[in-house]
Amino acid sequence: MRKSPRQARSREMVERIVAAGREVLVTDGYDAFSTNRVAAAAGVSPGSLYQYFPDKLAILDVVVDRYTEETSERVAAALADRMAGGPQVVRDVVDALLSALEADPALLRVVAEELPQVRSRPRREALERRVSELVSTYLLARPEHSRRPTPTVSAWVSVLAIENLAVRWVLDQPAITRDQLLDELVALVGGYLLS
Amino acid sequence: MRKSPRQARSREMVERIVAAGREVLVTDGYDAFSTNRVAAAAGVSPGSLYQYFPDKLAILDVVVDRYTEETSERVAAALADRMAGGPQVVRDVVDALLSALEADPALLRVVAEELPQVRSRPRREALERRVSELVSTYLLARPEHSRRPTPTVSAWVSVLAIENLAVRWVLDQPAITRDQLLDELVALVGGYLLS
DNA sequence: ATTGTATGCGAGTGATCGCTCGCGTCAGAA
DNA sequence: TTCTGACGCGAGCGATCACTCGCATACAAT
Repeated sequence: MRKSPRQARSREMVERIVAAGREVLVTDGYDAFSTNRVAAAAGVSPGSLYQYFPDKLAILDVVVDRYTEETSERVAAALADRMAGGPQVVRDVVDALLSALEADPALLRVVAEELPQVRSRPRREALERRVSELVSTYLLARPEHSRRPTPTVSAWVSVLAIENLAVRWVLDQPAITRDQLLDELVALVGGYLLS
Repeated sequence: MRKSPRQARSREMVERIVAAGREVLVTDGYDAFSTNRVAAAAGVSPGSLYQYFPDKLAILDVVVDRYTEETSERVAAALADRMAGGPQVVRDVVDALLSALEADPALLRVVAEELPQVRSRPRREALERRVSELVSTYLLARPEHSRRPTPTVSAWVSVLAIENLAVRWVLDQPAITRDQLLDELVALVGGYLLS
C-alpha cells in the first residue's frame, strides 16, 4: 500500500478496485489483468489506482490473498472444530474443503491454472504448513488412527494428496460424483495411515 | 508451423530457436519469454523466427511438448515394462517418475508454476488419461491387488495423488529423503487400493 | 554459369503496457 | 466561511511487445 485511505470515499474506491480486479481476472483471465483494464472496470482513473497500490501486482495480491484466506479459513475451522472427533474427521474436513473450492470455481481456475505461482508461493507454503501442523498434531494425539512412523510426513502426504485431488475434481469435472469422491478420499488417507 | 524447413541450415535454426526458448524459460522465466529475447538468445533475427513458427506460443508449445513427451515416455515405459510384475510395480513406477522429474527441475518449475496451464491442458489431460488407462487395466487384470469398486476411479485417484506429491517433493525440497518418499507413496496407494 | 527459390536479416510499425504528473475538486478542521 | 490537505482525474510518457516486409544472400537444379 502506497498510503492508506483515510476518507470514506477512498476506502470505497479501494474496494471497487479490488472487486474489479477479481472480476477482470475471472471473466477475462490474467492476460487481460492490466492496470488500465482494472481501472476502467472499477470506474476509476488509472492515476487514482496508484494512490493506494504501489503496482499492478499489489492489486493481484489483495485479490488472491482474500480468496486463499477465506478458503483456508473454512478448512482450518472445520479441522479445528473436529480435532477431538473420531474417524468422521477426514470426511468432514474434505467435505469442507470441497465446499470451499466449489464456492468460486472460476476464481479457483485462474488462481490454480493461470497465475504465476512464484509470487504466492510463500503464502501457499504457509497455508500448507498451517494445515499440516494441525493434522500432524491430530495424528500425534490419536496414535490409534495412524500406524505411519512420521506424523509430520504423513500429514504432508495426506494434505497435498487431498488438496490436489479436490482441486482437480472441481476444475476437471471428471465422471465421479461428489459422494464417491468423498468415499475415495477417505479410503485414500484412511488406508494410508493404517498401513 | 508456418512452413517446414527443407534445407539443413534451416533445420538447425529451428533447433537453435527451440533450445534458446528452453534456455530463456529456465534462466529468466516466462515473463522474459519474448520473441525478440528468444531470437537474440538463438542468435537469429526476429524475422527468421517467424518463418517457421506462426507465433510466440508455437515456440513455447514445442518446448513444453518435448519436455512432457520425454517425461511421460519414461514413466509410461516403466509402467508398461512391469505390467506383469508383482507389488514392486508401484515402487518402480514412482521411482521412474521421480527420476524423470529430477532430470530438469528448473524446467519443471517453469512448466508447473509459471506457465498458464490453459494452453497445455489438453496435453496434460491426454497424458493423465493415458497413464490412468494403463493403471486401470492393470487393476482389472490383477484384482487381488485392489479392493476398490471402480478401477477407473482408483486409477484417477492414484495417478493424481502420486503425480502431485512427486512434483511438490522435487520443487519444494521438504525434509524427506527420496527413499522415505518412496515408502510413503507405496503405502499411500497400497493402503488405498486394499481398503 | 545461370536461374529460381529457399533462407535469413533487422529496422521498423502499430499497439499496448505500467505508470506519472499537473491540475482541478472535495471534505473537514478552524 | 475559509483554508488545507486528501482525493481523483486522464492525457500522455517511455518502454516493450508481437510481428512484418523489403531486400540481400545462400543453395540446388539445370
